[in-house]
Amino acid sequence: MGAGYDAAVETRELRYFVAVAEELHFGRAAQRLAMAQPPLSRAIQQLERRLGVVLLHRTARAVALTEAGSVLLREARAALDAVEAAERRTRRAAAERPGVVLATKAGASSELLSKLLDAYAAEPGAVAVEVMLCGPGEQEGLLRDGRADVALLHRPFDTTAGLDTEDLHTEQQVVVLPAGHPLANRPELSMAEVTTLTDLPLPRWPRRDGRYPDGSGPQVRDHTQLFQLIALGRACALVPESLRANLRDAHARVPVPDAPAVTTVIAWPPHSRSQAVADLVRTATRL
Amino acid sequence: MGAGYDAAVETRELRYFVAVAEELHFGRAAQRLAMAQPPLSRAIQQLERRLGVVLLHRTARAVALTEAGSVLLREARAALDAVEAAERRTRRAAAERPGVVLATKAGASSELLSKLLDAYAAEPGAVAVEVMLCGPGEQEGLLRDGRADVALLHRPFDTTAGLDTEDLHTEQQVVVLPAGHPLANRPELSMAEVTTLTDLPLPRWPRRDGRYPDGSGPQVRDHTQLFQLIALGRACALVPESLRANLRDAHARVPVPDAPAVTTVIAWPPHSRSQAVADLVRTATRL
DNA sequence: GCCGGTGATACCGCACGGATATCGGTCGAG
DNA sequence: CTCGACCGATATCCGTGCGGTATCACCGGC
Repeated sequence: MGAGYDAAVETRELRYFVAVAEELHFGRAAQRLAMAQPPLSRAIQQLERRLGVVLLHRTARAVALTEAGSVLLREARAALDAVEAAERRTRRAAAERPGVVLATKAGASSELLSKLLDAYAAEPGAVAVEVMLCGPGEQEGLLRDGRADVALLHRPFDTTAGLDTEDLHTEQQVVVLPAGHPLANRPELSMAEVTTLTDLPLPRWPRRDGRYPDGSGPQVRDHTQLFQLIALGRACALVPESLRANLRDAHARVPVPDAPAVTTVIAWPPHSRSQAVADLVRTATRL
Repeated sequence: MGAGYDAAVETRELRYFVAVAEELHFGRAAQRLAMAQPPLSRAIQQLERRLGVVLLHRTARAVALTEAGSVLLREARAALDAVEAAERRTRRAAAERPGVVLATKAGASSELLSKLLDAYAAEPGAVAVEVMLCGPGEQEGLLRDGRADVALLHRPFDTTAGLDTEDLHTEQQVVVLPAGHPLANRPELSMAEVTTLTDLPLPRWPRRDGRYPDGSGPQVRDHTQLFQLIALGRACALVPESLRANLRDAHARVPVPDAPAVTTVIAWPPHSRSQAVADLVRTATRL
């Protein structure tokens, strides 16, 4: 049939396309790929011919994604993640002492986590658990590309799309204020009151791409930074109640009953067949 | 550095490995791949060297998967599905009239489905919906490799692992008997009674690999076959109550209150960004 | 107008993927 | 015990395809 080429898309082509789609510049993309620009242009053309689809609009001054191109960008990233995951998980499966990698947000749920690790270690057939601390929103990617086997997430902050999960624990949120703040002794506050505190802005967390949303609050990367800012009287923050372990004398906390509850979930890639992950999940749900 | 090869795994290699791992025979795998055996052997060796992992145990008489090999088999299938999905979804995104493909089990929930299609068609911005009828358990694969955009599944029969879902409707199950059966007039039956009916065996459905579990019941592939067998007095079956639309005079149905309830869910791939899928889901949840 | 910048084209060389021929080891038949 | 069938590995050759260099064509701007 027309254009009946061998339809096999190779990961190399997907990597090339992702580089170009992210840079929107053939020269820089080629540089990033450690190759020259002409073969890159040719490879993209070949990919377009093979798919029968225009992926990029080129003007001599700029490169832009077409509708189909942005679909491929998203899909190609997922596909490349899956290939990388295959590689990593295979290597790990062949390792002397396989072990299991657990990803969790740095500084969160240390209480739950240590209980889980202790309980799992006591299980028969337990393997070594490597704990991987990471920033907010990173966990999903880690699970998807095989760098982690299982993760602790916090709904509704983290997205659990595409993962299997089991709820572990639900808790209310509290607002953390500097110790001397006028509202620090209130028995509770409402969301409306918290968001309209003009003297203490809520912080801005990085999005998945590492950039910060627009706004006026201070930019924070982890809870240590956050709590320091609060102690200095430069911010306040809405956090799950269990973070009280991280607080010091310089902090006060006030419950916010109408803030959305936070659920800690244990998550793993959907087709995981690892005994260790299954045991870990079972242990966690029994805590 | 030692073994510092370019670590890029290509889909070609994954395809080769999957063929060999499925056939457990280099000759047949090569035949299936329309190539000669020696380059296939070499490619697998190269893959093993690159991963630094033994994937297959070869004796001159048989080929067997190692532990790591079976991990790679599963992961490689997922990765190849993701690549295929990228290809298909990109092509579809570039199509003149994109449309959306909805997969559903043949013969199930026709009532709910037609209501959904009608309601969605009335929405502003609705696109054409192509309905894809498929056998039990096929839907997950269709969503994963991009042949379908959205599906209707039935928990607990279908697995929803790795998909985003929204519950639509929960219903009880009934047992369908031949019209003249002694139990046909009972107001209800228990699971224990149904499973011990010696004169009317429960049918066997194919598993995901297309093979049937061991057992004595008749093998069925779809509901038409099933209901015909029941009408002939050769089987009985436990089905969701909404299938009554498919029944004829030759059938009788008796509620089974202690059978697990069946939930119809609408499911879509986790990172779907399609407006049409989102609209379809929203419409479905409002029914 | 010229110049800087960018993607496409032309052409070349080599590495890698695939084919054929053959080997080596193992199991089963007699 | 020997021979033959079977199967994967090795050796070797060839052609394609990928990547590199040089250059062109096009657009915008000071």
